Amino acid sequence: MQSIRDAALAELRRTGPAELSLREVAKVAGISPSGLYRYVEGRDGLLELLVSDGFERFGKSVAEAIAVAGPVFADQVVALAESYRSWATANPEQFSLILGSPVVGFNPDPDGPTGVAVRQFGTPMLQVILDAAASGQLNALPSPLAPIDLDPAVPSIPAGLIEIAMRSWARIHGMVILEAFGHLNWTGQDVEAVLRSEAESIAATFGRASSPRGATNRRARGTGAPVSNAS
Amino acid sequence: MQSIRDAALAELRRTGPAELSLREVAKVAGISPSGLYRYVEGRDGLLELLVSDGFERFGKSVAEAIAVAGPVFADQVVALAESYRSWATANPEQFSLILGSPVVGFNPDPDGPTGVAVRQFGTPMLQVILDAAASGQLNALPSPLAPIDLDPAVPSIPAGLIEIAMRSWARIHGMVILEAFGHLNWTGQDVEAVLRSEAESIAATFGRASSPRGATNRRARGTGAPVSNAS
DNA sequence: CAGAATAGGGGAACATTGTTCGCGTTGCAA
DNA sequence: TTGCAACGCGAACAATGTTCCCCTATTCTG
Repeated sequence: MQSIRDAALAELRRTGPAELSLREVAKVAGISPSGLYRYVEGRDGLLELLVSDGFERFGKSVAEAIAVAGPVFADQVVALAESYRSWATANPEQFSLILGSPVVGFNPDPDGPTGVAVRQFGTPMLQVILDAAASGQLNALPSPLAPIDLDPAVPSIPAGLIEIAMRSWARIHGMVILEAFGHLNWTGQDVEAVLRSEAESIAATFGRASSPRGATNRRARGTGAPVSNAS
Repeated sequence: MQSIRDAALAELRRTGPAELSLREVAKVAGISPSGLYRYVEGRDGLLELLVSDGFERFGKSVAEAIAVAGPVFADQVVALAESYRSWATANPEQFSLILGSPVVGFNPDPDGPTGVAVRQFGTPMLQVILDAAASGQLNALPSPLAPIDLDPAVPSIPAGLIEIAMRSWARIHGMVILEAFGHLNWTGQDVEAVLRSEAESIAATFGRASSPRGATNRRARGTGAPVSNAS
């Protein structure tokens, strides 16, 4: 079963999502095409395997980067952006598979492995916003606070925080996906540097300035507000 | 030839990019599968047809919206964002085809129909930045002005303006593509409203405040700096 | 311990796809 | 009339996803 996942990943990296051949995966895994159906529900099952695996590894990579960034909101945003881009450029096919064009007939049920992987992927990024809000590192919320129920397991989240999360995510994701799909080649710019300044701009937009003296960049580490106890 | 394009578009909207069948397109176009090869270089040729057509229509739609927005930078940015999202949500399959996951073996030559359509798509959006800079509606450029040669036909563009264009585009594109691919469903938010506030934030980030009295929103029309003569 | 049930795996077959080849037909120009 | 080019079609081929049936171990049950 693990060998199937490995073979599928290897084939994905070799040919891309559209050309992924079930027969080739079977050959690499050392099994017959029909034998694959004992473990995986056809070609769509193979793709679902890769999707859930991708969300899991992507989420884990980003979560670790956030964890080591420390308690300061701005540092966490920069770490999030850099690790987001780093994983996307290191795993372009899988990034394209999980966050690129959606396959039309593919709607994973929320309780399946893909559904839980997606939530595990989004939670750490949302947590950055929640922690910053809890520790008073955010500006006044621009929107009314009508809470929404995101998940029955977690308490409601104010809509203003959701909006901040959306706008922050979109800014990072937009830059990364444009680069990953080759739409920034014409610029000739250092996308990593641009993304870093964009991340600092995100922190400046939504965060309360932590170092009142410094003008723009150099921010002392460890001087931020205390972090909440959430994981 | 036009009927082939129409049939391909209809099939694309019916099934999506991955399942687009050359044989079905031929059937809809009233021709035999092999007969299609007289006009189109196989399946990849069909996709290229749809890609270039998409860039052309998308670019035209956005350019018109910018044109009617008037000379004020902030108004142009809002119009750009709204028309961008509007076209993407109205043509999800084609948007996914042209700006979603790239096909691995598909590298259109810059002089082909796709190449010119891509440039026609990007030019009006870049022109918004150039016009604003020429009419003094932009803040001081944050980056050194080492110019880059984007296209031998047009004069060099300062790198600082390129960076502004990248960051503005990424913010709009990120929000739109996240929504188009269904990754914002969980938020339960009005994405159009969020995108509008994001567009206003973009204008505030890079633009010089035009109405010194108003705090955030209400901006008088027609009071901006004069616009340049560029198309 | 004998027998049955079950999981794991394989081969043949089928429908469908993209693609090529060669054969006709039509229209036009020399 | 004769050539020629464009247009179109059907047959054929390789490759794909998928299903069906068969075979072999292993394991559970009486």
